[in-house]
Amino acid sequence: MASKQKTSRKAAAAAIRRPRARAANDGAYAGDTGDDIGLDALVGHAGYAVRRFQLWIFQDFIKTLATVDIRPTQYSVMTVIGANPGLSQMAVAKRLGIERARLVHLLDSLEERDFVSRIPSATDRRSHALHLTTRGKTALAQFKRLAAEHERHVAEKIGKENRERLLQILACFT
Amino acid sequence: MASKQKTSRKAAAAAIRRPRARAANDGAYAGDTGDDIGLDALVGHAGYAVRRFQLWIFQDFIKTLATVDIRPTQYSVMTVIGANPGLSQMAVAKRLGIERARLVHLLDSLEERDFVSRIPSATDRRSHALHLTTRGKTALAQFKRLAAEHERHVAEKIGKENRERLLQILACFT
DNA sequence: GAAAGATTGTTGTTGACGACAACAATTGAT
DNA sequence: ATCAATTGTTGTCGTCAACAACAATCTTTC
Repeated sequence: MASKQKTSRKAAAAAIRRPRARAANDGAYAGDTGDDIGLDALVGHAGYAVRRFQLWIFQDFIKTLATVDIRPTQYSVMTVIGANPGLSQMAVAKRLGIERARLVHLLDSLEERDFVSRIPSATDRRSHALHLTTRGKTALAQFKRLAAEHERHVAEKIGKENRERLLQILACFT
Repeated sequence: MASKQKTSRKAAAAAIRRPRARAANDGAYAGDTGDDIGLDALVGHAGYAVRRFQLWIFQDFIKTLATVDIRPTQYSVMTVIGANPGLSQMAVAKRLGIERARLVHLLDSLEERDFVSRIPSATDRRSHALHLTTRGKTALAQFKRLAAEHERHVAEKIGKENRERLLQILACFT
């Protein structure tokens, strides 16, 4: 359809496009399968590689933990609370590098599912002491088993040694 | 404020929370600065490290290319088109791992700024042959210089050798 | 050559997520 | 006692991935 199917604001822009004056190899690549396309400067950019990897790894995490319906961020929150009971929301947010505004909704959903409880702090009436419920503790144990399975997928994908090398390189960010 | 400031749906949930029965070390961590908080199982998860790293690297990219107002995804699109003139939108989307629905808006903005032009394909009236405009070509050259500067920031952060090791490990995703 | 199915660009919606700005309650410092 | 800082919360905005639908067009099949 190209410019024909534009209906509203695109119609004007489409009219401007010169239908002539095409350069070099037009249509030559049009039927490409997606492979054998050069990335030029993109190869050699850490950000691009990391983005693609992060996409893959999150999709695998979500898929592996789909049965328990837990997303990576939720898992990280429960893990930190489980390892450090009584933390305030501010402390958790700072530690995980997420905003406290975002943590509010995360905890809302986790509290609705009875995994986490906000207990009024004894020393500071502004803050909550975060704890895992008994249900949350047993649930987290299962999450960790599934997460370990996901981690094995990663090792299969990039290699066992490469995975550990990666963790070592990026340790300064955790 | 804790449970006091809840107004609507949270008021009911707040009433349920037992203000007693707090376990272990309550308030002990409440004043933590954010450091010295154990991550437990989170350390050793590739996904967590990658997420933090990706966040850092994208922020640095955006900051480094703030003067030209180019985001990572826009840069990747222009780079691929520059290296492979005449590609269709489908081919670009497949190659970069972004959806063609998303690429539509990306190209809209790049076309508005006169960096990219959609030329009707000679062989397939459905598709567009994507090209950089002359303005887009000179602009991309500058973007690449700034991107190289960003890449130096990455090398400073994780080390020159580690960066290359990282690129090698994640090469299978690019 | 016509019908059926696949592809391409487009529009729209949904939800997760990061960033920011306000606000009330509370704490801490002066 | 007053003023600044902190904590949780609410809201908005923009980015992004994932889907679903659609019209135009190509390709395949009979």
